[in-house]
Amino acid sequence: MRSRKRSDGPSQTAGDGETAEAEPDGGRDWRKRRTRRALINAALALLEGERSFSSLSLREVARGARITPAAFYRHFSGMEELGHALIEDSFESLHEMMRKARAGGLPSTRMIRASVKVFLDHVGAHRAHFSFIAKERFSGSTVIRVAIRKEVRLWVGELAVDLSRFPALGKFSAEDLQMLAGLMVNVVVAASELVLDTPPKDKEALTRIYRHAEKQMRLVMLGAGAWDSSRSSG
Amino acid sequence: MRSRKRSDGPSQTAGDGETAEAEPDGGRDWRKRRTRRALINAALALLEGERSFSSLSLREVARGARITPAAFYRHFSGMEELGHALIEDSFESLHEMMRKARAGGLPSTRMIRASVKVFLDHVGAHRAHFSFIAKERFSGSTVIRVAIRKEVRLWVGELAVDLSRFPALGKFSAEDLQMLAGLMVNVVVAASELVLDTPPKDKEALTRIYRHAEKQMRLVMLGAGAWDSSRSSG
DNA sequence: TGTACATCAGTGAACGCGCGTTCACTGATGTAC
DNA sequence: TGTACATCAGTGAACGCGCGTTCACTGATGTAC
Repeated sequence: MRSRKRSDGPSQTAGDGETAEAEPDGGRDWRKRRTRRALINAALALLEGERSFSSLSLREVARGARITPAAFYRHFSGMEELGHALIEDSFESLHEMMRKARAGGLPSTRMIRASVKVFLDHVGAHRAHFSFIAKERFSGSTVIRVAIRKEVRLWVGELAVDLSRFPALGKFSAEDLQMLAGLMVNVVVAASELVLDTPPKDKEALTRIYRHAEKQMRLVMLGAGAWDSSRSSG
Repeated sequence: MRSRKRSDGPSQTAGDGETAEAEPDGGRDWRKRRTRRALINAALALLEGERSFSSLSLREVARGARITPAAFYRHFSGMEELGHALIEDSFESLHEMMRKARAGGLPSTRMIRASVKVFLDHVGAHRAHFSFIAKERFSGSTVIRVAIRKEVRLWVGELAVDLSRFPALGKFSAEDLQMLAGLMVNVVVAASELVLDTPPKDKEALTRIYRHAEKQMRLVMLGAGAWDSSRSSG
């Protein structure tokens, strides 16, 4: 790449998508961030198949990013640090989706289908990220599992807050809202895992998974409607 | 005919000295089966921690069973075949539990607590087996994932049949019974995964997990009570 | 402005190590007579 | 019954390979003056 010198000073760009170069500098900083991205993307690409993170080798990832193994260490202290970067990258995608979904309005009975679709579409559109999360959720090293669990708990908590604003759920105690949110997250997580195991082209199978999850969600909502927190402690 | 030994667990290594006496044979066949067991147990022992199956080496498993790497091939053609043996071994444990649970009676509202407890106690008592299943369910090689998925589908199917005999669920279509069974399995599977990440001594945390799962199950049952299959296709 | 020096992302060779697999072998167990 | 031979689970050495990590290095980019 030729360097396009723009003396805007040292660029301090924070946002970066996969191809974002709204402010390409061509400088040393920019090149470094670019290689870091290449490493993360190389790892995600390797993980999109049936490989698990713990089975990836440092050399393999470096190869995928077209740098020598030694250069890997200019970006991460080792594979574990790369793992953390992958978690961050993956959940950023999830948070973004949550933000969008929340902007669309609170879940209600008639919104179940739409919510399930939004979420599962997002999973299908970010297979590598969610495939990584699904695999490492139980298989990863302790630190990685703990990091994922923390993010999931945060997510459940956010959903519980959203639900609390929903008048029909006024009967729910704070604890029971967490329980309900956990159940709803279970439903979409289980469906996500099926989505990840279905080829994107198999629309029919995907539709079946969507409908299944939607039904489960609706049944859960029916249960929530009949729930009475004051009786739930026995 | 299976020889029933008291301590069937994976903590056992192939130490000799006190061999069980009269019942077994001591012959070549018996010794071979014994070493095969030692290999399976060694693998399960290694998997009980945070290791995943794909990260195990053949030499490591052989070492755990106190045989040379070359002798491994007298029992399995390679690690993948050992993986299948592990699946068989793990689900045998699950089927046994299902048989016992079914003998206890069909699930009913008042039986929710007992059912959840029976299942989660079983998981806690067979950590190595269920830890293996939980990890490989999404992380394993395709053949192993497919084998696990098949077993889970069977399990959901069995549960659906059990549920169909339950008068209060007369309103359910066959498809919706599968959906409900899937949801119930989701609840206990999610809880199992929490159980596996909790030290067995932390009774308080375990109780919290049990109560949480029980509540979710009860909410699902409430939803089932209000469900109407004839309206569910829209 | 140009020059001299500093920084540092990436290189390529080297190392010791554990891996999967093969091979000829050993010696206890099993069997035919 | 004893003897001679067959079977085969397990041994131990050997192989080539990819691994993680280290090291001195290169050369483009950045900066001080």
